Amino acid sequence: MPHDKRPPYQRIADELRSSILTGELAPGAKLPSENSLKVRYGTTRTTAAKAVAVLKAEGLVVSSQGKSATVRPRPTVQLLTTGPNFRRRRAEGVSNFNAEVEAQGLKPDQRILKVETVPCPPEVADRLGVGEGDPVIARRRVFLLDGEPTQLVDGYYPVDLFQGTAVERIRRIPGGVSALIEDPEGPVRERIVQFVEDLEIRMPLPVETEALGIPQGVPLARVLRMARTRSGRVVEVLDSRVPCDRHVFRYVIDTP
Amino acid sequence: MPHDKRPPYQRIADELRSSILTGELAPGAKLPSENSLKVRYGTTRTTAAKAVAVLKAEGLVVSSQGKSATVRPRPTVQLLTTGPNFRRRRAEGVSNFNAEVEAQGLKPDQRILKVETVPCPPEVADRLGVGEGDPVIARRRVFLLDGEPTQLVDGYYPVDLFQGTAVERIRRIPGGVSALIEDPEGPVRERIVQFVEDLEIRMPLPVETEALGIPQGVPLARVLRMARTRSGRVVEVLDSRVPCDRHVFRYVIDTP
DNA sequence: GAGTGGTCTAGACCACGAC
DNA sequence: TCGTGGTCTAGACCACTCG
Repeated sequence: MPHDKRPPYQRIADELRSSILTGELAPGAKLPSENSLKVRYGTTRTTAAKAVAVLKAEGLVVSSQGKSATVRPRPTVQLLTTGPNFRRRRAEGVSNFNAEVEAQGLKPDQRILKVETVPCPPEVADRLGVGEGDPVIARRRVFLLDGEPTQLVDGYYPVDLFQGTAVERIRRIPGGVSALIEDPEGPVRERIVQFVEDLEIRMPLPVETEALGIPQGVPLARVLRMARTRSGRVVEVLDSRVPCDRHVFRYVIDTP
Repeated sequence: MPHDKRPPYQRIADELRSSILTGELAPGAKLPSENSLKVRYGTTRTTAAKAVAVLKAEGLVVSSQGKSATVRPRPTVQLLTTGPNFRRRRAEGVSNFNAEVEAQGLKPDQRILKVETVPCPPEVADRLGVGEGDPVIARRRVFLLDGEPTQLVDGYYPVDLFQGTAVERIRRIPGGVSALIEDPEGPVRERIVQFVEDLEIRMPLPVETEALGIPQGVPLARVLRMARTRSGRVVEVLDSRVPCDRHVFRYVIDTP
C-alpha cells in the first residue's frame, strides 16, 4: 500500500497531474469523469470533484457544465518589448500588439470602448506627474485575438497636452498615439526615449475574469507602462490587463 | 432581496471580497469563522468553506489549520531590470538581487544548493546554442529574503567555457558570474551587451509550492534570462522561479 | 478545552451538452 | 435521453492553535 499521508483528493489530483505533465493526457484531452474517479478510487463524487478543483486552481484543467473537464491548452502569443522594435514599428506605422500577433499568424483587432475625461487614478497620477483626481483623458480599448478579447488596455493622457486632439476622439489614431506624440506637427513634437514597464501579477477579480473570458487558475498581469520623452516628461501611461494563459513576455535589455 | 442568481457560496465570497478590496478587512485581518458565516447566511459550513476557498484561489486570503483565515499581505520587493543598472552594479560588485532587496530595507541572502554537470534541458539548450542533452554546468541557488526562501535560481553555463573555473565550484563568486565573464583575466574576456528575459506566468506545481512556501492562489513567474556577449555568444542562461506575491517586475527600455 | 479550518461521507437536485 | 459537471445539505472526525 502507498503511504496515505496525503488525503485522498490530493492523491487523485497527484495522479491526474502526472498524467497531464507527462503528456499522457494531452492538451485538450478529456479527464476521466468524476463518477469514474469515484469508482476507481473508492470514494464519493464530492471528493473526486475536489481533486479536479485542485487542478483547475492550478490552471491545468478547464471545465464547464455538461462537458467533460479537459486539459488546458498552453500559451500562444509572445509580447516582445525592445527599444529597436518600437522604433521600427513606429516607422512602419503598425502597433506593437498587431505586429506581434500577425508575426505569429493570428488575426489581431482592437476596439475602442470609450474615451472620457476622468479623475486620475493614483497609480497613474504617480507616473504621469499630475495630482490624484486631476482630470486626465482615458482611452479604454480591448484587444482581440481571432475575434476573442485578449487584453484590456486603458491609456491615460494629460489634458494640457491632448485636449482637443485626436486623443480625445473615439477613433483609431493612425500609427497609434505614439505616432501622434512624435509627429512634428502634433501637440507634443518630441521623441519618446524611454518606456518603464511595471508588471504586477495576481489572480484576476471576477469582473476581469468575465470581461476577458479567463478560465479558472489563470493569473493576470497588470502592466503599467509609462512613456517618457526626451525632455523627461511622461506623456502617456498605459494600464493593461493581460491574461497569462495566452501570453508570454519577452524583454530585451541592452547593457551599455 | 437581492436577486439570488448567483449561488450562495459566490454571494458570500462576493461580500467578503468587497470587504477586502475596500480595506474594511485590512491585510492580516481575520475573516469571520466558517461557523459564523454558516449562521449569518443560513447555510452549511461546507458552503461557507467553499466561499473562503474561492478567495484563497484568488490569492486574497490565506489559511491554515487551527488558525483563522486572514487577508493576505501585498507584494514587497521590486525586481528592477535596466541596462545601466546592471552596469553600475557590476562596477560596484554587488548582485542585482542583493542591491534591490537592500535598497528596500530587507536582508538578502543566497545559498548555493548544488553545482553539477547535467544534460542540458531543452529550453536552455535553445538559448545556449548547445544540443539538448549535451553536458552543461548547472549552479542551483536559492535566494532568501529575511531568511525565507524567495526565489529559486538555476544558472546554466557551457562546459567549453567554464570547465575548471570557479563556476564549477560550490562557492560564491565575488561579483557574481557576470563579473567572471567580463573579467579580462577570465575564461570569456568579453563584455555582456544584452540580456533577453522571458517571463512565463502560471500557477506553481506542488513541488514549487513546497520549496518556496507559496500560499494558495499565488502565481509563479518562470523567468528565463540569457546573457549575450559582444561577439553574440550566449554565455549564461538563468532559470528562475519567482513567487508573485513577493515581487513586482520593472523593466526600463530605452528607444533609440 | 474551546474554537478553528481540513477533510470526508452519502446522498440530492439542477443546468447543460452531446448524441 | 443520458451523462456531465455545478452546487447543496447535514452531518462527522480530525489536527491544529490559542488562551
